[in-house]
Amino acid sequence: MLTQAPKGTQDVLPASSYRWQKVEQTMRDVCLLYGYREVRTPVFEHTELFLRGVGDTTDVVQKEMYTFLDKGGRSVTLKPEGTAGVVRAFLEGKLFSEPLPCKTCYISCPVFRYEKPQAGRLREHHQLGVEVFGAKDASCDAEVISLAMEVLKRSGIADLALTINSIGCPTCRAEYHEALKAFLEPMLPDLCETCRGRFERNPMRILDCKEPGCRHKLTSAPAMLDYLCGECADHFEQLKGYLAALNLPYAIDSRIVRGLDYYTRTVFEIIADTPAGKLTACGGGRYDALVETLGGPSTPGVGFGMGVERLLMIQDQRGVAPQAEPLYDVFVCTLGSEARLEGMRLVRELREAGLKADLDHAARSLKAQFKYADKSGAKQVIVLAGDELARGVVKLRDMGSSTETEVARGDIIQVLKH
RNA sequence: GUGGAUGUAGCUCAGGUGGUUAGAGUGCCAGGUUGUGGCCCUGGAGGUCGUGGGUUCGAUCCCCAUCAUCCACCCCA
Repeated sequence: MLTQAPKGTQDVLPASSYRWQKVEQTMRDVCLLYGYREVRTPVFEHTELFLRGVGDTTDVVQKEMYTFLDKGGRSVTLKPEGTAGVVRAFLEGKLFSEPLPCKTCYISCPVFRYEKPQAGRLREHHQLGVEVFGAKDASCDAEVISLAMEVLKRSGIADLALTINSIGCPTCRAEYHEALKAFLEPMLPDLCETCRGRFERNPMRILDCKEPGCRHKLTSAPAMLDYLCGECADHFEQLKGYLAALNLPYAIDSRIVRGLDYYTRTVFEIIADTPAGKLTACGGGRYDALVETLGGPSTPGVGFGMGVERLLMIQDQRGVAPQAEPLYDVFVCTLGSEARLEGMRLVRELREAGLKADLDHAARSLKAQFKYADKSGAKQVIVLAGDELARGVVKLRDMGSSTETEVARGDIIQVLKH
């Protein structure tokens, strides 16, 4: 128990931390090119932020939040998603008074949801994502999608399926809700229990039901896309045009609803077909009313969140996980205490010259030092020993070819750098 | 939250219907080579048999509970 990580959490151990660093670096690189700057927000926020932002009828808020009272009696919640905190920071930092759009990103931000862990689902996971404020044109929706696809492409998984939908604005959605409820009402007794519960609160989520019985009955349900108001329909058409211009293939899936209440108009998912089933690697959309809902000036927003653990998992399943770099370029073996002193000096010189270098710290035999050097992946090994030390030379062994040469002490770095 | 499977060495797994000091492979450490890695040989360390109860003369094995992991659902990244 003492040595066991809490349920649904994972350590990143030395052997795999480079994978995270690579993904994070990729995200940094892409964000730099697209003009997105990083924001870092607290891991916990006032519970109220998520109740108002994410929506108090959503599953995420109703049953999955890590909520507790702090010692001052305030109700706080570990972030269950990335957007609300960034919106709060946007408002608190008064970024709305700076030139808009304000393009932000976050990288490996921890996210917490209290649910039962299984493949690709954890209680603590990490997301990278972007949020853009003050850009109402669909070109920004397309840019955000394009950025997500670029990160995936650079991570070796360019073949993921993009699906998009529009869920309209509050005005056209109200009209749609009426039509949908009129359609659903007669069959209400035949729908599953969860769907009956959703009928009043959020009828659109019924379309997302996975029950075969419900799905079958819903095939002829009215589609949101047919009820979009003129402006929402235009926006969706424009988005399709921009995606086509960027050569980003997509499918339209009118059942995508998303589980967070703040979305308006564009919603999208990037789904990976894996041996373990379909996994959503990335989800996002537009939230034109959220900033205002949280007390700010009316400001459109659009963004996405991508699961880092899922991205890594998909890389594994596709066999495209990057290889780790060798720990050392050169390993220094020493024999005797005098050689060890010289070894310490040499290793520091090597490191100052930008070479990854180390020597034995476990006071082991030469044989064991070689074994360790071999396992660390070092391509070169330097041997420092008594009589050569006195002659001012070292043995340089190439581990790949097993050839050994004598090199003057002063020439080592030049020789190693070729 | 609902349903199912599984917990034996760091890892992958053996341990006929309960019986004495719980094994293998691999990994780790050391020796064989008192100055040299990969291959080979030898040795060593490492296990509260997930945990707690119960049945029994006796439990890794049977029963109950609990915890954890994995899987499906719900939901989502």
